[in-house]
Amino acid sequence: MDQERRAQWLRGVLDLCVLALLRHRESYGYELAQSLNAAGVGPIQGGTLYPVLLRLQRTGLVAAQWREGAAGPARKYYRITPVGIETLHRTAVDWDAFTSGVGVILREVQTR
Amino acid sequence: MDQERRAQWLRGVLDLCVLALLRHRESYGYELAQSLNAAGVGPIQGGTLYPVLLRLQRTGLVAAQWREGAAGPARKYYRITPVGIETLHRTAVDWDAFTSGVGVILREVQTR
DNA sequence: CCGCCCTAGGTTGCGGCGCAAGCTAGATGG
DNA sequence: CCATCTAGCTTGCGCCGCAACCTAGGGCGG
Repeated sequence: MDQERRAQWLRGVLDLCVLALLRHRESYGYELAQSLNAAGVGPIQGGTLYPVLLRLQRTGLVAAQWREGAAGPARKYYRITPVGIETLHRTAVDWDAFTSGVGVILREVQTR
Repeated sequence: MDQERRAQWLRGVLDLCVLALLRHRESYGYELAQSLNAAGVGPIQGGTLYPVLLRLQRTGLVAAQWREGAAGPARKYYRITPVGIETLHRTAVDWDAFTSGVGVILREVQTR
């Protein structure tokens, strides 16, 4: 897949994906990057993910907490807030509406 | 819907939508803007659409032709090229894969 | 005749954000 | 002792939608 275009597509969805991953269980940056990659979103660079997490934290959609790891460096665990959950739900609905709108236009182009 | 976020989403999909609209029938900027709005993608500003059309023209995905209108200013008609059709098909498949990947992550968030 | 609105095209500057590249620092292993 | 992995963070670049603004033709009301 065209890498440059995927970057465009990630814009404005990546924070949603992070929120969705934090929906049920808290996590930290490094693990989130692995989860996103495993989910097929693609490899997310540190320089991409950490600013996202900082933005989410500053806007109050997630709460962060430093925790000492048994091995390795300390981890910064992120937990979704009620505001984050509400935002996630609302925006996910918008995303669905948008993609279905685009889908209507692109529909006959491909063999689904 | 959050306007800022919709702008992010439009990024990297708008040119695809334009190509898809030109798939069967040539058109011009102003009409394309109305078609996009009618299709539910949202109102597209001139300062957004015309640079898109120029990019598509420069990269050879569409061909342009000035034509005198019976009334009003002259129109610049755009027609999709074979390269444009091929690009449209290929990228539409990628888009489908990407949205379905994101969908997996967001799935349980909403009531579909 | 002048002002206003619609059509139709275009340019410019701003801002958001993913990314490449580079940094610190702890633990592990050759 | 240095390489590698884990874990976090910062900086500069580039893309692109958007607001704002401009040109220009035609129709209509005052």
